[in-house]
Amino acid sequence: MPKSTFFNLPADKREKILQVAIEEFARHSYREASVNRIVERSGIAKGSFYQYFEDKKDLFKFIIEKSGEKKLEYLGQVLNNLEQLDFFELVRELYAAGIKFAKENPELFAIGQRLLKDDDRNLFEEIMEDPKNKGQQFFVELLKKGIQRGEIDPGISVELVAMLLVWMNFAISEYFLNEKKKNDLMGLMEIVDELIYVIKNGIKAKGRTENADR
Amino acid sequence: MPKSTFFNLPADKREKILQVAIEEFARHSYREASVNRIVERSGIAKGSFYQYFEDKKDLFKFIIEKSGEKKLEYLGQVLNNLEQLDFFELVRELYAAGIKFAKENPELFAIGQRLLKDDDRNLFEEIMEDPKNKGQQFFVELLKKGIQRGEIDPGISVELVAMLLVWMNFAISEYFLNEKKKNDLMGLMEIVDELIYVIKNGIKAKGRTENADR
DNA sequence: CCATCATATGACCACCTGGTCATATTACTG
DNA sequence: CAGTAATATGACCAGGTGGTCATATGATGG
Repeated sequence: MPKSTFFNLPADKREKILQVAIEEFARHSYREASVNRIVERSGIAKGSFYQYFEDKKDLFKFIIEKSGEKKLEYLGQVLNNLEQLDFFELVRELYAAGIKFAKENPELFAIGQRLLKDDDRNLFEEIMEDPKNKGQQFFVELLKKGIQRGEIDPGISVELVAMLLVWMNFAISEYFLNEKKKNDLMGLMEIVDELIYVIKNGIKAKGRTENADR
Repeated sequence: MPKSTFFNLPADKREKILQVAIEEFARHSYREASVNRIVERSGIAKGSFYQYFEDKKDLFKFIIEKSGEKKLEYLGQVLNNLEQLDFFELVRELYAAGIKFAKENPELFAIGQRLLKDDDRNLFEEIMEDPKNKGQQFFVELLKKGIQRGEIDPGISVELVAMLLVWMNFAISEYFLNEKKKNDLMGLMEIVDELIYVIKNGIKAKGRTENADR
């Protein structure tokens, strides 16, 4: 947690530092992010940085936590409709919420995506619980409920499909990150719909009597 | 390309340097890998390193290229059976070959997986063409052939499903990397089979008349 | 035995890193 | 106004980075 000195700062100065730091962590991994660049670009002295934060990790952790809370706000709105949507609609809305978060908070999103790819497990453990596990557990519950409702094939391995759904989300996010110049929100949602269709119906050729749900 | 000096080295010294370098790049990203550590651990002088290689990138590129060739050998064996297997069997064998490569060349595999996650696009462009694109194009051709054969639903977007298959391969690889202590080859192949089943048949509840292929 | 050429070496360079600390400045309070 | 407490500052530190270079050593051939 940043020191009280940081929170006593005038709001504009505080926000400036945060904004610069978020940019730095969006462009560089935690290890490669530079405290020197942050203090230079936010116009404070090196010493001041360490009056505000214990160390580099303190600042990073703070930003990650704030970002996580913000993302949960986006996902929370979807979960209000939890009972009214079937499994596939719900997954669709969850992906949509994730994309909305990414669109509206591109730097925070980039930081999160970068952290997900970082294989320094210690970094995760010191900062927060691995969100991939969180996401997988959530999808497992969703799948079980879908099976109870008769929406999902009871023969599948829920753990594995949950993993697949987490990974698909990650893949969509990477796609967004790499191609964000070309694609607007609609284009991405079409991809999401197509992916969900595949997960729902499979890709094998259908016999005449079988019908696939769009 | 390394300088002739490197190739003139006695084989054991040359291999020692390569082995140490491979370890270094498996444990650290390109940027974080240390020439100092490599020279120290392989018992050569700093200056000698630069008699053998133009710079750090020269060595890295060399290792990446060698690793790519080796992986292609594994995949090539599968492609000999290209005509005798249906689409899903072929994908299964391709994944199996990738896992075999990872099992037998864990360091090279780790380097490749790390490079895939690295978002320094310049690094890719200077070193090689992005293997994700290669893989996707290949799956596109495979899917088209599958559609012609009547194995694949012609209504799908081949580009998107190809992307999904590439990402599934990546996900399986990450899983292997993170959990390799616990899982043996059989365990991983069970996961592969389950994933292919999902892609093939979908996860929605099946009506009585429909049957899913294992 | 000497001359030439390839190779081996580590001190050295400029630059960067995260972090510290004595000192200067400012703000608050009696 | 004085005195104290909070904050701001940048020089400085040890240790790291990739890369260079003059020099030393070794081998090869006439």
